[in-house]
Amino acid sequence: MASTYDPKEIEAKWQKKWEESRAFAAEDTSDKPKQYILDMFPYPSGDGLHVGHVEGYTATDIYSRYQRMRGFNVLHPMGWDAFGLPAENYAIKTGVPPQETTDKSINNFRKQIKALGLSYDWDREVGTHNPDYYRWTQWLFAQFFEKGLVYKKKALVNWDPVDQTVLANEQVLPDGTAERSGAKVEKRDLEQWFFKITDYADELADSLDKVDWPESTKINQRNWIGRSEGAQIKFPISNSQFSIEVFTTRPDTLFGATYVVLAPEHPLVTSLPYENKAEVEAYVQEAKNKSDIDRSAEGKDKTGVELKGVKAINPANKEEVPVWVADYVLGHYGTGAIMAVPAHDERDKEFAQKFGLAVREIELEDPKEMTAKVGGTWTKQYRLRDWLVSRQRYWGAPIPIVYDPEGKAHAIPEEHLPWMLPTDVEFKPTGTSPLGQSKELLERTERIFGKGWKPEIDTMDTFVCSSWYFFRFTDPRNEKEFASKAAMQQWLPVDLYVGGAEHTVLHLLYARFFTKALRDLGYLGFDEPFLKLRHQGTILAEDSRKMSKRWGNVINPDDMVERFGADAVRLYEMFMGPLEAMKPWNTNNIAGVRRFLERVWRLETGLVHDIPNIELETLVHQTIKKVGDDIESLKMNTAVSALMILLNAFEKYGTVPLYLYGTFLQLLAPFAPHLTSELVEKSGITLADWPQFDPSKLTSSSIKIAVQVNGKLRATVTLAPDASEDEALLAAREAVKKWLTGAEKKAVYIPGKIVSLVV
RNA sequence: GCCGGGAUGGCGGAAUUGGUAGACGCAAGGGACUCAAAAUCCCUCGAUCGCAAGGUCAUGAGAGUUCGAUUCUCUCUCCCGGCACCA
Repeated sequence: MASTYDPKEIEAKWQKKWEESRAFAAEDTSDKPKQYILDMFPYPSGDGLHVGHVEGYTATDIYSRYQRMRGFNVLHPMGWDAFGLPAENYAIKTGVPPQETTDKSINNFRKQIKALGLSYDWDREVGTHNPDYYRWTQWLFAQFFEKGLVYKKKALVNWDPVDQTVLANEQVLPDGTAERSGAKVEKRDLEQWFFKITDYADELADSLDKVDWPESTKINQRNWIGRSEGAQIKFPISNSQFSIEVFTTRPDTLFGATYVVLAPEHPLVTSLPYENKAEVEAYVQEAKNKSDIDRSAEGKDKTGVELKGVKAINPANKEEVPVWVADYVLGHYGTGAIMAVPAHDERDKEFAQKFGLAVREIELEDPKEMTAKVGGTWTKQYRLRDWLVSRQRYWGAPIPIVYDPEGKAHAIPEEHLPWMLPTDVEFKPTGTSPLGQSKELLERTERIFGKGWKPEIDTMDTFVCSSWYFFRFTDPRNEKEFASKAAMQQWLPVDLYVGGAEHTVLHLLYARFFTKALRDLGYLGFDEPFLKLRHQGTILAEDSRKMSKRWGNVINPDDMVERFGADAVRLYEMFMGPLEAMKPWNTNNIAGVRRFLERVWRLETGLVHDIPNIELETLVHQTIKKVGDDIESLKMNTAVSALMILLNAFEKYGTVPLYLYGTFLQLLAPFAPHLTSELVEKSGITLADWPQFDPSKLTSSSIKIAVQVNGKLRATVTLAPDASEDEALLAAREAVKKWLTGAEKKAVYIPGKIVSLVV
């Protein structure tokens, strides 16, 4: 082949062909077995695609192309998680409406993704900001509302003073700053909409056992749900009808409970008959002004106040113990009250030492027996709290609720959906939703529902939109349902899901909640949406720091495609290392895989009349097995390496027989689809499905065996793979004669691997 | 503090899960081709001793189990992720 490898030309050519032939359209009716292979859909940011996106998308693309070659009917869709703050913040700065910015970014993303030759079914593209999508987000909200899975309550919530909105607990970092804006989160008492995710806490923790996910991701989710088992035990108050119910995981230490502590928020703090009212009220007020983070940041310096004149009775030994209020006890966990066992709990011990309370060493009891003896109940508690979904921002799906003149909330009936996001608003945040300024929204509400009716003006957390998009991909143009039962039956659950590990507790937990809730509403017949999950690791800059505009070390995938071609970029990102690992970018290495592709392009092929080269044939069969196994376990780095080894062998051999060449192109096709398509066309070979290996051709006629003497490698011998122990030992002893200085004490032969002699 | 996961040449990484450590690639050095350069091709490439054959050491540190340990066990150091006054 005299022509030079010109990726620009051949990539454009094949991308056009694929697009025109709708080469990757999933078949809704097919006899073939299905595979639903999904990427976490991106937020279409103005910065464009990131090399990290490319890594995950290439991995699933290789997997998808491989499964198609194996005869599967593959659903591999792409869409846009398009609502969100960056576009809105940009609108505040520039006045350009978010719709415009978002669509522009989407067009850019789509173009970038297509330039990589990723095999998505573009007929199924969805964007969460489109009315024909958010109509169903709203419909689902309304369904949940009717079934009691959505409720409104006044609560102390996280307020982001920069983005001017409330946030879910999951969006606040451990240091008390907002995940998105970095602002220090404040507490506000506001009336907000919540999804009752806690109804599913137990199942969300338990059914993780059913899925093939990274163990660490499962553990992180279980930690977030934070189930703990223990007892609820009543401590009656002396001379009164009251009793304090505590939650403890250690009922075995009940004899050591020397005082009881109520959280400042506990209802009994206002009703118990204690003497120091003023002092207690002042303390409670002070605690209320602190955020959870302040309460824990102050750490071990514990504060509290005793309820004077009130005593609780330890039900185990009938002892009267003091009752305190202290903010180290949290109102929203357990019963908001604890029995303090200073001898067995560090926190109680510090508190007892500070305030001079009794510390008593005791013998432990059996926890369940003790619980039963004192009439307690064995229960479970969760750290997980309900999911706050209201946002006081513009660029999101409007919450489909209207209020009647009495202020009662009603779900907007289906015939009025989509409940359109109004456009007659200013984007500047004022602490209440921009939708509140819309005349059109108010008029629309009164026109449809009547005078005095008012619209809800908050929008939904964007995580609501992304909690069900994988359902929509199965039936994206359905105007009657969020997806038909038949389509969901055909495609779901998702067989492989790939995305960043940063979504461990947010998106993945919410999507699982939606799945379980919709199952219980009768729409689905399965429990878990994502059967197999893998994460792609962060790609660092060439200087091993995080890529950031601030450091000026961001690698733009477009530049790389321009310089090296899409096939080289794809192959390089796969060759970098394990998918899940954090690894630095290296532009020299991408030049290396480009060299590999050039060598493939130049490979000499022809009809070879010699008898087949057995060694080469063996290597081809080994490579078929290796590449297939590696793709299935997403070890693309070692698959690429195996292909390189095969190419090296081909070059050494000389003119490559066409039948072996065709197999090689098939193996390379999922990784470098443009180059291989072009070479297949040029060479005039016809390719069938994914090649099969012949198990009888996997081992060569002779193998090298290591020989150790006293644990040290001394020689290698060449043997038949099925050599007997006697043959092997004979050959080994001969090879290491000079090391066998005394009587042989032991001989070990592991066929195919090693001979170990001890003297 | 608790729970996960890591640490292998100058660099990215490989090692069939206890069986020849460093595959594959990058970088580097030497050579061929060329007037020259690029591209391409060939050779070397963990450290150390040796002219060589070959020896010795070596997978974060230290111990242990084993004929044999990057892999298993224990202790420690550092890095990454999650949780953290959740009773």
